Amino acid sequence: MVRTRFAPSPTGFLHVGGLRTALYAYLYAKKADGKFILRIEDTDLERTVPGAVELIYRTLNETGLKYDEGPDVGGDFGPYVQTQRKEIYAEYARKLIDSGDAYYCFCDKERLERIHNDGATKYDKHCLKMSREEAEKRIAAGEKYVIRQNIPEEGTTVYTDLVFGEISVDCSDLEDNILIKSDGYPTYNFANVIDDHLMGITHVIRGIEYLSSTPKYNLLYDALGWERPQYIHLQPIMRDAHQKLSKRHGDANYEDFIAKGYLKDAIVNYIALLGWSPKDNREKLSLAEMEQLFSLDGVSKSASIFDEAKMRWLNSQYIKELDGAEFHKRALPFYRQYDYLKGLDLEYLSSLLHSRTEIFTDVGKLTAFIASFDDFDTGLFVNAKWKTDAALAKKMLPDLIEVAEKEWDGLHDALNAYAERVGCKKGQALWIFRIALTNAASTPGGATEMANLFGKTESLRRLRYAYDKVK
RNA sequence: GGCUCCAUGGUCAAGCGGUUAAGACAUCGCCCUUUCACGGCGGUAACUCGGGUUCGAUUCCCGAUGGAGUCACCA
Repeated sequence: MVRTRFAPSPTGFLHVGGLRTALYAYLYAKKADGKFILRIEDTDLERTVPGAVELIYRTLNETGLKYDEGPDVGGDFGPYVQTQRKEIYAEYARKLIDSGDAYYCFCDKERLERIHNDGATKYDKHCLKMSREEAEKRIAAGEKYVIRQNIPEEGTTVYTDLVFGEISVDCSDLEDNILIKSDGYPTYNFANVIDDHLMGITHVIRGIEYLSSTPKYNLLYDALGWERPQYIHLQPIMRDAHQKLSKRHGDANYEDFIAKGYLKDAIVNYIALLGWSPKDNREKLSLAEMEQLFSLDGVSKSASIFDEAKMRWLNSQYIKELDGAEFHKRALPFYRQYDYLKGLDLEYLSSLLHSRTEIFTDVGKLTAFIASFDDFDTGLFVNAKWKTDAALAKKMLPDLIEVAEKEWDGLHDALNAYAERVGCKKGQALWIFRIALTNAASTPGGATEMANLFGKTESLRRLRYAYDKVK
C-alpha cells in the first residue's frame, strides 16, 4: 500500500510551492489507492508561528487535499506532531549511539566557528574520539551536548530518485549532521527518517533541497536496519529565472490568491501544471481527473516559473463555467467594496461582467468608469471609425435625450430607428449615446446595456450632464 | 569555491534516434460586434554551445557555458 505524506513546518502561510508538494503527494497516493498523511514538523520551536497549523488544516481541506491521517483526524501511526514524539527520537538516537552510528558531541559554537575559519568544510569528528564513559560523565555533570550522525569517511552512497534517476554522493562530502539538538529535539535530518519509517511512508515526496542530503538519511535507514523508502524530489516553483517563490519577497500565497478572486480549483489546477503535465496534455483538470491521470513520468526535472497571466486565464475558464447565479453570488462580496455600485441592479451587472471577468477583483477596474463620470472628457466623442466628434454629439444629443425619455422601453430599437430616420450610421448614434452615458472609451456592455444598468432616471441625468459639457 | 542536479519559443510544456519540433498562456493581425470582452481564424517566436557515437541527432555520451540546490543546534 502506497503511503505518502506532506510534512510542513508551521512557520506561516502555506505558500504555493508547499501546496504543490502537498498536491503531488496527495495525487500520487490517490492514483495508487494509497493513503495520504499529514505530519507537522514543528521541532524548531523558535520558528513555529501560532495559528499556522490551523491554516494548514484549512487550506488542505479547502483545496480538497483530504489527508487520511493527521493530527486533527487521527490515525494508527500518531502522534502526527513531531514535538509530541520527542521520546521516540531519543530512543532511536540511543540505538544509533550503541551501534556506533551516532555519537555525543560537546563542541560549542566557538569551536565550530574556529575550525570553519581554519578551512574545515565540515565537522571534524572531534568528539567521536571521546569514550562513551567520558561522554556520559559529562552529560551527568549537566554539560550541553548534541548527538551527531557518524558518517563513514570513505565510500559512495547511491540511491534512485523516481524522477531524477540515480543520485550518487561520496561519503566524504557528507557532514556528521546533528541528529538531536541541545534542546533535546531532533533536527529535520533525523526526525524525517524516524517518522517516515514509523509511519510506514513508502514514497517520500518533497522539495529538491533534500535531494543531496538524502544519502545521509539513507545511511540512517541502513544503520537502523530499515528499508529505505522511494524518493521523489521536486524542482521548485520560481518567481523568475533566479529566485523561487517565497513569502519573503512578498510573493502571493494561496490565501492572497483567494483574496484576489481566484477560484480554488483554478489555483490547484494551475499549480499542478507547474512541473507536471498529463499524457494527453489537457490543461483544464479537476482534482478528481488529476487523481486518475497523475503519473511520475509527467513530472518535470527542471524548475518552472510561476506565470500569473496564465493562471488568470485558467481562472477565467473556471469563471465562465459558473452559471449566472453562482457568478453573481461570488461577485457580490467584491461589489460591496465599491460604494458607487450601491443602488445598481447588481444581478444585471453580473450578467454583463461574467464574460469579462478573469479574476473577481477585475470587477473594480471594469466598473471604475461609473464613479468617474463627473469629470467628463468630451474628447471621447471622437471616434475615427464612426466619424464622430464633440460637434456631432452636440448636434445629436438633444434628439438622443428625447428618444431616451420618450421611448425608454424598447430603447434599443428606438435608437436604431432614430439613426435610420436621420440617415446616420447606427454606430454613430450609439457611440455618442454610450459616451454621453458613461464617459468611458470602453465599458462592459454597449449603449443600451449601460442605459439598462443605470436605469432611466440616472441615464437621463447623465445624458443631460454630458450635453451640458459639450454645449 | 566543493558536491549534486537541471537545460525545447517571453512563460508553461509535448517530444524519448528519422517530426513541416505539438499544444496552451502571452503577444500581433483579421473576423464577429453599438465600445470592451467573449468567440472564431491566422501570424511572429524555441531545441545554449562545442566535440563525439550513428547512415542520421533536439533526443545517446563527453566537455564547456548558463542556471538551481546544498555545504546550520532551519526545515
